[in-house]
Amino acid sequence: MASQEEVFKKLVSHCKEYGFVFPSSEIYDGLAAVYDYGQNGVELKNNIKKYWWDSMVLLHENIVGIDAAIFMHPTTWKASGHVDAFNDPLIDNRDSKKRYRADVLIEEQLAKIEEKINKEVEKARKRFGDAFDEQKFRETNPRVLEHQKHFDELHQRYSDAMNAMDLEMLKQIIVDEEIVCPISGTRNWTDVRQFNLMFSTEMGSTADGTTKIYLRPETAQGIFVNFLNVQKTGRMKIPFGIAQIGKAFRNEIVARQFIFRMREFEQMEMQFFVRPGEEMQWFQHWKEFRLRWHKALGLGDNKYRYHDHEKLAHYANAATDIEFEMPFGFKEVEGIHSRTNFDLSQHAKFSGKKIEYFDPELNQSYTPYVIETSIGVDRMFLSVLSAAYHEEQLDGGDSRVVLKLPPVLAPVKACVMPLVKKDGLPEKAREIVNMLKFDVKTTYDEKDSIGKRYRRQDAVGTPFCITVDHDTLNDNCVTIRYRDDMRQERVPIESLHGIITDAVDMKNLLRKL
RNA sequence: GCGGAAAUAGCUCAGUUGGUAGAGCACGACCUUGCCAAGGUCGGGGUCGCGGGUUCGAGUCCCGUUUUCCGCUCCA
Repeated sequence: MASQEEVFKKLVSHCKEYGFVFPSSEIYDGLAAVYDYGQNGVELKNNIKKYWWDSMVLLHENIVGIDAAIFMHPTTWKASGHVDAFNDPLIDNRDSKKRYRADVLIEEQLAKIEEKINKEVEKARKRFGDAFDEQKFRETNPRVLEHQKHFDELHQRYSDAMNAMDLEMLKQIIVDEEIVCPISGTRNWTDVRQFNLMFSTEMGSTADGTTKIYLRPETAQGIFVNFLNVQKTGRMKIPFGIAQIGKAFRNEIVARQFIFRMREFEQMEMQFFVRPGEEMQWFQHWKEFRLRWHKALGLGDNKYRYHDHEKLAHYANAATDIEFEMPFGFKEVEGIHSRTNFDLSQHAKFSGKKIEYFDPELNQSYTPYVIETSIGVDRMFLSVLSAAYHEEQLDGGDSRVVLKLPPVLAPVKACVMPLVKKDGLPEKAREIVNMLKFDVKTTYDEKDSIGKRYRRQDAVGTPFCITVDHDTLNDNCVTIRYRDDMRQERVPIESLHGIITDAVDMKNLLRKL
């Protein structure tokens, strides 16, 4: 594991050194958990997004895309449950330095009281045997009654406190109940504090006319609120999907591990609307399709696994993650969720609008069920890079760092180099660049020895290097050098375009799906 | 947010008991070589994360702060 952490650190350095990822506003010491993509990073990221978009929107006639705004009406987040769920009351124990959710601590206390009651009941059941009347016992036994009274009072206070989000009252309950930290066993608690995981800002310029609005914590809601717009104007028939790529924002308490968890991140989401009752088969379908999409990149089938959720979010009736083996372990890259009709129903309820679909085949209206596929662009970026990063020992004691990126994703596809920068070789090389540049990102390099230039291209993952030598001027052939095995081949200049565009053609990847 | 560690050139780092900064690589120009990096000459680049304090003098000692890493915690 130690060496894996080393690899991760090297990867982070490599990202900065070769223009993939920079810390945000670095000249001002950076901004925690915010990163910028550099000249190579943005190309790689765009290629990932294109692969996703094409595989979803281009390949499926029943999936269309949208681009919703980041700002949304504040009620959106009440309907979605984010206002409640993203406002956890937290409390720290000063001795163990552990942080807990205050509501969870109190709920555990409630569970303990219930357990005490159940114990009394079971004891009595054993004692009285068949003659035992549980109902009567519960209503008359003084110890049970006492516990029950305690439970009811606590439950009432707890509900009141949560409804009003009264942090002081929550703290007081924890104090009154003498709840101890499970680790330290002490009651040395901090105050209860609230961490709002949604970023907020104000819309409107006058002091009294402003509205508090949030930066979206997920892109999905932009799709749900546009369900009817897209369905009606696109004449979409269920089952159909709406896809979107966009930024989302979460004020994570702790955001770490480089671009794996950032405060500003990008999602690629597709919400697939289906008939109620058919959601599980579509869940299965998208689960399989999405894994196939990942594996088609050829980063290594053994680097992926499913992780089925046992504890489901409030809106879901099935959920699985596709995890990728990062340098710091298997981590979630994509989630596939069966979201039921929760979101559309909630928006119908909060907006007062009828959000339903009339199914001509069934001759009835219903609120569609939703299967969501949601992948983090930045996490995908990190998984591609960490799989591609190789440090190789070469014959003769040399070593090289090479990014074995799938050619279709590589930021630069080809680099053309004159063997020497004289005798008309640079001019010939420029001609080749000008020939290729309309179809693939092509660079030119004439500085330093040829070997050194190859290594530079290896470091950014350029799959093809093309070298112009003196013979080229006579025979119109060049040396093409392949990144992964460093093999060299003499080919006619006119064949270059075909060789390279074929190797980096998105179509060839999409056909595997 | 808590605890621990760290922050010196683009990168990796050195910097003695406090005496106003170095190396290698990288970068630029020129020369040389010419198919798998690290030849030669010259050059650019750092107010040592930031702000205070102690001192005649702080990269070095003290306090605060920011950022990063590790461990908790959180994670739709």
